[in-house]
Amino acid sequence: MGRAPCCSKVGLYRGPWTTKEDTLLINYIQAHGEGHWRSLPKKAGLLRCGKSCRLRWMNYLRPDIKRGNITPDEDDLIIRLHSLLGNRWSLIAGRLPGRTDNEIKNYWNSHLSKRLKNNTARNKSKCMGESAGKRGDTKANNKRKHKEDNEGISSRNGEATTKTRIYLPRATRVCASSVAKYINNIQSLIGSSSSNAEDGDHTNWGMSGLKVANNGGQAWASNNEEFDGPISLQKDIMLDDIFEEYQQLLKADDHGQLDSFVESLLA
DNA sequence: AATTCTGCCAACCGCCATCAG
DNA sequence: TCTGATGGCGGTTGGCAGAAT
Repeated sequence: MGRAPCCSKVGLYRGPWTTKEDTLLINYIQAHGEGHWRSLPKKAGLLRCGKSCRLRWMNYLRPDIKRGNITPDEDDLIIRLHSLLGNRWSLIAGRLPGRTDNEIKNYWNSHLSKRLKNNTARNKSKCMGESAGKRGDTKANNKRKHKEDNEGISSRNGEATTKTRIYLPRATRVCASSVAKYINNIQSLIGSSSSNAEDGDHTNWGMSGLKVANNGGQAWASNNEEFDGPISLQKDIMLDDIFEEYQQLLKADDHGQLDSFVESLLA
């Protein structure tokens, strides 16, 4: 039994947005805020699917979006985060203020995956004396290649950027509950001093000293003594700490610990 | 100058987790 | 507990512009 589409496609516009539609959407969101995407188009006077409105807002119209070229710093960060997180574009985008997941995904597919592939090809040809791949692919082939690149890039990426094996977590949504599970995994991995985090408890975990609380089923995390808010608000802090911890394990060259750490990410 | 090829990117699609009734 | 609605995500497509032939 297939799910009903998010909205009726009958009589709705598709394709590129006009400036008039953009204006309507911006005006509506400025007046009423984001959310309720399903009913938004009707209220805003748009003949668009709610999903389409959301996407347009998120990827293009939001005032905090940074337009323009990806800087070398951002470029580097994307590569490192991708080696850590895999194709979790929204998480990667969360570390790059003003950049959208779509933009990063496009940037990866059109620039970075190619560059890393070339690096790998160079490395390989050095070792095996083989020439790099030929040109002249059709567009269809290129589009097919996108998929292959995405599927195979992880290990190549790993090869190209670091000697250490990089594990790619399966693409799963990060939500409070899964983060809480993840935290539990980390806690058991690190063997933190207070493993019995009952309601209201909080505990230090990992080398980063991140504090975690399990408060009535809702996970909270903070770098400080005080808990600042729910986990969703702390995603950036979490990622910083996860990344830092990962780097420290890399530096320590403790592969057993590193493997466990990454496996816990996969869990 | 015309045609074909290639790369880029905005937008769409389908799936999945979560929420609400 | 179940079910449908919703929001969010990653993968993919299609069209346009510029480069190459």
